Amino acid sequence: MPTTHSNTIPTIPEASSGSHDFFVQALGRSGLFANTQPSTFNRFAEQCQQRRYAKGTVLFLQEDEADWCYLIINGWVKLYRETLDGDEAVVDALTSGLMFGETAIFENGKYPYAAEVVEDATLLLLPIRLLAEQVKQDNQLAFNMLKIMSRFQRQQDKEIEHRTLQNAPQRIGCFLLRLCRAGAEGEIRLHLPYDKTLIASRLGMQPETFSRALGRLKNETGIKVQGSTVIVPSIESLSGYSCSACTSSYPCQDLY
Amino acid sequence: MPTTHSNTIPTIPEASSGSHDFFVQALGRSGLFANTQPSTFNRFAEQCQQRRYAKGTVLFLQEDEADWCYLIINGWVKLYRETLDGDEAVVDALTSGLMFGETAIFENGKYPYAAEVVEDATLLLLPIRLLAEQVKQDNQLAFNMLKIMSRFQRQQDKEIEHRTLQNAPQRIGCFLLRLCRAGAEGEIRLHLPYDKTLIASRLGMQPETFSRALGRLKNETGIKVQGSTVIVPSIESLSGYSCSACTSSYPCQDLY
DNA sequence: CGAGGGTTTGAAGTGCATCAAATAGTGTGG
DNA sequence: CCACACTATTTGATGCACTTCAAACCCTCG
Repeated sequence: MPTTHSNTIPTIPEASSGSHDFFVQALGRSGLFANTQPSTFNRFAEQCQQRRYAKGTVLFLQEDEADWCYLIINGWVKLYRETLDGDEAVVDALTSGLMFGETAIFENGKYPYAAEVVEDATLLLLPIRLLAEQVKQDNQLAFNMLKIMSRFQRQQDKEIEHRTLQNAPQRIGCFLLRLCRAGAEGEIRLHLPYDKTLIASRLGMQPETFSRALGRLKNETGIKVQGSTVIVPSIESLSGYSCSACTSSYPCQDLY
Repeated sequence: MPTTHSNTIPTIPEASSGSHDFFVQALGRSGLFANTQPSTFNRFAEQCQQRRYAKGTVLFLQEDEADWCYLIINGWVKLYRETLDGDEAVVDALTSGLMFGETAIFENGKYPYAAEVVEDATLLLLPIRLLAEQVKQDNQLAFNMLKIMSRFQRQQDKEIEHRTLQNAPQRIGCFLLRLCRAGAEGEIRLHLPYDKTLIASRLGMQPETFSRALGRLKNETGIKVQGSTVIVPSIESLSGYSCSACTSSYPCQDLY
C-alpha cells in the first residue's frame, strides 16, 4: 500500500530494470521530489543508477570523497563512525525511502560517516554534484530537503533523549514499538530487521547486554521471542513499560 | 575578531537599540543571510525584535505553538525535553550566532523542544511565519538554512558518538577543548559558560559524577580548576586524553 | 547575617561492560 | 544430506563506572 501523496510522481523512463513499484514508492516516501517540476525529476532520472548490494558491502568510509548520494529502495544500511582502534559508534540504521550521504554537499564534499549494507539492499545512486546544483536552483527541492533534514534532526534529538533517560530494556522496547505499524492492534508479529548485535550497537549497548535486557523485557511485558521473530501480545503493556521514561508517549516515531 | 564573510551584511535600520556590533556580528556568524538579496534581509529587519532575557526565563515549552524563531546575539540558551515526572534531557546549549526554533516550520508549527535562558541573553526574534514564507521564495535563504541544519546535524552525530565512546572525564575534557579558541597555544584560561550542573546534564551525567570526573581529569591532564575558571596548561595533554576514544581527532568542533 | 541554590564529598547500590566459555544457527563443500 | 567451520547469540562470573541518597560545604544575594 503506497503512501498517498498529493503530488504526482513521474515514473522513471527505462533506468529501472526490475521492481518498478518499489522504486516509485521509495521515491515517493523520500519526499525529495514532492511538488517539484517534472524537469527536475527527469534530470535525476537520467543520471541516476539503481544497484543491488549484498549484506556486508561497505559503500564508503568517513572522509571519503563524496560522489553519490544514496536513496534506499529496500534493504538496510547502517551509518557509523569508527575510531582508530576499531571501536565504532552507529549513528543510525536506515531502510526504504530514506536518503543518506546528501549532507556531503555542505561539508567539504566528504562523507561525514561511513555506510555499510547490513541487509541486502537495492539503492538508487544520485550524483551528488547534480543534487548540489539543483538544490541551488530549484526552490522546491531545497525546501523538500529541509523538511527531510529537519525530520532526521528531530529523530536524533530523540536518540539522545532515549540514551539518556531509558535503560537497556526500555530502549529495546522502544525499538520494537517503532517496528510496529502505526495503528496496529492486538497481537503483533515482528521480524527483527537486522542482526541482534547491530541492534545492540544501534541502541548503544553491548550484545551481551542486549541479550539479557531482552530477557528482562520478556518478563516485564509478556513479549515472546523466537530467534529473530518477536511476538508482542499488546502494544499497551510494551509502551507502558518503555515510554514511561520518555518525554513523548507512544507512538514517538515520526510517521512518514 | 569578527568572522570574515565574503558577503556584505546590511545594517539594521533603527530596530537595534544597544550593542549594534554584537548584533551584526551574530547575524554574520549565523550565516542565515549570507549572499541573500538585501531586500530579504530588510524584510526581516523590519519585523524582528531584539530583547533581553534574564537567566532562568523559559522561552517556550515543547509542543508550544511556534510564533518566533530565535537568533542568539549573546548569552546562553538550553534546549531540552522533559518527561512527565520532571526528568529532563538536554538536547543542546547554544550561544551567540546560533539559531533555534526554526524547525517548527517543518513540524506542525510546534516547537519540538523547550528552551530556557541559562545565562542572561540578548535574542533576536524573527517571526516564524515570515521565515516560512521567505524560505519558500528565496533560494539562497533556503540553501543557507540547509547549511546551518547540516552543521547542527553533524554536531548531533558527534554528540551520540561522544556519549557512546567516551567516559565521563573524557567528555568533560572534550567539552573544555571546544571552549578553547581554535589555534590557541600554550596555557589557556577558560571560564565555564554556565552552571556545572547544566554542563553535567549537557554531557549526559549527574552533577556528582561531573564533580568527581573533573577531579579525575585534573589528575590525568594537569588542568587546574578554581570555581568556574579552568586553566589548561597544554592543549596536547588534554586532547591526548580526551580525543583518543573518539573518531575524529582534535579539534573535533565545527569551526564557524 | 541568614536563606537558598550550587557544588562537593562520602557511602552504598545498580546497571552495564568485560572476559570467558558454552550453545545455537548458518552456510559450505564433500 | 551430513559434517565441518564459522559466526551469532546466550549464559555465567566478576569488575568498574556511574547513580543514588545523604549530608556537609560554599557562595551569593537580599
